[in-house]
Amino acid sequence: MDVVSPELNSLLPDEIMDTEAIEDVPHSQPDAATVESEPSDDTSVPMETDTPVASENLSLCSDAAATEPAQVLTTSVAPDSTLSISQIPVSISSSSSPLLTLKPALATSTATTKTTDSVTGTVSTSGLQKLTAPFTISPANHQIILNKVASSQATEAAKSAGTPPQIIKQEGQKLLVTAIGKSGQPIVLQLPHTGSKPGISQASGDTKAQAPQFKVVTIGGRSELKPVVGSASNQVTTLQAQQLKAVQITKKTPASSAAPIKFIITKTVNSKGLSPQTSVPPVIAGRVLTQNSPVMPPRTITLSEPHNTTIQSIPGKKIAISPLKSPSKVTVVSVASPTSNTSQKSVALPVNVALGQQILTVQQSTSASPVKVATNQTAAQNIKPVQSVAVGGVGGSQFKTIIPLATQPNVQQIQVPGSRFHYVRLVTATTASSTGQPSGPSTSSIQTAKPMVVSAGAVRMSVPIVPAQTMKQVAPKPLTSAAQVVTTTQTQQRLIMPATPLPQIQPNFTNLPPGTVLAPAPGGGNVGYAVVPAQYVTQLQQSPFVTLASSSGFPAPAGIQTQARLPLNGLSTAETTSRPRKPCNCTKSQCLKLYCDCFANGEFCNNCNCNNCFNNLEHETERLKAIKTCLDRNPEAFKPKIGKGKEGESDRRHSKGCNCKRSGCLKNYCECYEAKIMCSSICKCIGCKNFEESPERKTLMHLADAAEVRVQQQTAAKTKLSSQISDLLMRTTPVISSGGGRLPYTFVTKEVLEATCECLLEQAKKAEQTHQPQAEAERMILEEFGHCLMRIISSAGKAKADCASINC
DNA sequence: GAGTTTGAAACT
DNA sequence: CAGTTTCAAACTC
Repeated sequence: MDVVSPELNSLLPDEIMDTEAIEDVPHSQPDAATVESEPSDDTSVPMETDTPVASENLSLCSDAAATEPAQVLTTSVAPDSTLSISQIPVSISSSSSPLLTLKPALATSTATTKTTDSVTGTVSTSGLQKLTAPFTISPANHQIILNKVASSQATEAAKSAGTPPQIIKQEGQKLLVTAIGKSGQPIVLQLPHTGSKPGISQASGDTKAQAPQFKVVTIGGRSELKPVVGSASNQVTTLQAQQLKAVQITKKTPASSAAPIKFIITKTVNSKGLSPQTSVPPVIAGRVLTQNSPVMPPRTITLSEPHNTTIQSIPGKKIAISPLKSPSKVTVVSVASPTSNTSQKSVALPVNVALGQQILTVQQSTSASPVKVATNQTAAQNIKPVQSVAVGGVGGSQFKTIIPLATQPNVQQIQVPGSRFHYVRLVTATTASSTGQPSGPSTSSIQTAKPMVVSAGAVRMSVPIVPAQTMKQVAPKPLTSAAQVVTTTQTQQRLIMPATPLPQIQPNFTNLPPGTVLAPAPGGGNVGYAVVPAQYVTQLQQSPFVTLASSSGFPAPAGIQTQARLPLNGLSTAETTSRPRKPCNCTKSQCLKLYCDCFANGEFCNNCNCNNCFNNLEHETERLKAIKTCLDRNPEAFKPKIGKGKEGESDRRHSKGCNCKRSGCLKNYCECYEAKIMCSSICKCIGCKNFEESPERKTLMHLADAAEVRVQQQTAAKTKLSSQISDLLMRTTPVISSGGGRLPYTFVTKEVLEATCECLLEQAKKAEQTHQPQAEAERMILEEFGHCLMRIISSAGKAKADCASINC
């Protein structure tokens, strides 16, 4: 699971995740491929980082793409497919502070893709306004052309915000994607002139038309930073108060011929004009990193990989995303360097990434931007193969996301049960969000929460991420540390239910499951809502944290942090997490009714035994309808049934009360009993025995306690026995080689046995020859046997001593 | 594991 | 709101 911490989000410039004008965001973007050119004064739309992901995208999972996922970002593209924007969710956000944002799921087929295929789509560039630009991906020449439609509107927002207008010349900006695939030809992402015609995918040849500024996108692990970067920086020098942001997707260099991919996007961005005091010390995972001075010397982010070490000396902001090649891990490293307005600085991030890990590195040089480093890793998650088909049309492929985050971004981890992907969604939300966890200390200054207007379609990024089985996080360390373990602290946990373009459906937000967060539908442009059940984050967090270790023996993190968990149904987060929910077995309800515990708890089905399950992101529409239906029927439907009583936590009681008739409320049929609470006056049960003084209940409790004690004892006994057995094996097994702990019986070899028998026979013969009585003969034989045993034992002891001496 | 029981949810 | 049906979990064998 790949998650970008809120701190990381905060690091990212506002232009990416600006959510101020969410309300004004029109929800009309049915066709992502359609290029939109909005008026320059339209500042309503924050960055659109998420391209619409229609369900049709499932078809995109071509064999070629699945087997050899394109490494550009996260979306696999069929070799011969022409993709719409929804299919190639690459978003470039350029606004008042032109931040180049790559949609998490940009994909190009690699080995098997046809070289002649090109993919067209739109790239939305937005700061305070949403701008979309068509782009063309041409695998043949490995060029991605981004046509920026409107670039100057962003300045309006900056002006309104009191920030200096953006001077960036976005015309002709190019994104150079270098070293993609085998050919090594750069992919050029071009932001054409403002006047250029939007909406039409341009041929790759157009990329050379203008290039006042370059955005360098390097794909391929082996690729080196192109000179273009230098030119880009040079270009930046002419732009005052601009910051250079680079998005780098680094792919671990495979030993095979598979094309290593690095994706480096460098873009000049205006400094937001934030006051210096707003700068936040470097933070990793919500922790404040040591910051020497407000003005730090230029630093370099270094991402060390087993075979490829990329040193980013490019000043500015950089986002490095590891290639998709890595099967199961995604690492997100966000680095931001606190800098003054006048200087562009980069932060060295000596983070070594273990083999197979993917790294997303975000470096910011914005003076106002807090410096943060966050790293997340995720491993593949076990998911039903059947359900693994294509969320977002990329079944079998892996998603990655570069998550550009606004000043008040919220990263939402979305676990898609039944899907191989994890989603990360960025939604804006108010700081008053009940479910939001307090951000790290360093991020407080940037917690300029803006009221989230759900209906407006908050900025969101939905990124199916590498199949994550375990989410790994490492503890933050100062940037100066040679060996760094960075931990992403999930400061805000939000849950997003599968969103669907159903603007007409607006569930009762106040009654959504705890921790629920609404967000725009993933593919619906600005329509629909993404409602994430509270469990979602918890499910993600249940995954063990993994150390981000370098290939060069990067030390494991000594301290592993666990993320805060959302309370569920009145139970503490620890309870909910320590006791995984049982998988449901729904057969007819499609897991879209409250019969289904998963659905009722606001969870996606995960590892369940249900049939025809719709409780997943693949059926967002149905699920959202079902949620609405349930809320219409009972606004309290998703509220915890077991709430705290007025007197306090000890007085937990069922919100509705049970209605038992036969169970006496002493079986798990009774919801009160199941919740281990007494029935109350609001219960309508008959023959209730679930009250404090009930002898039956006491008996049951005693029995239950006794049973529990027995279970514990048995468990302890088993553990002890197992330990003893293993200990015994440990003692005896290695002895053979060393002889140190060899037991005497091991010396009773065949030869020894034969010799012993001969001795005994000899003794028997001797007794017979001397005509000893039988009793005496037996005595003699037994005596001889004793002697033999003594010799064996003596020999064993001697051998042991000898061996010990030899070892010494 | 199959069948039964149970009560909440859904439906009328 | 009450009665009935549906449903999935709990339970029993």
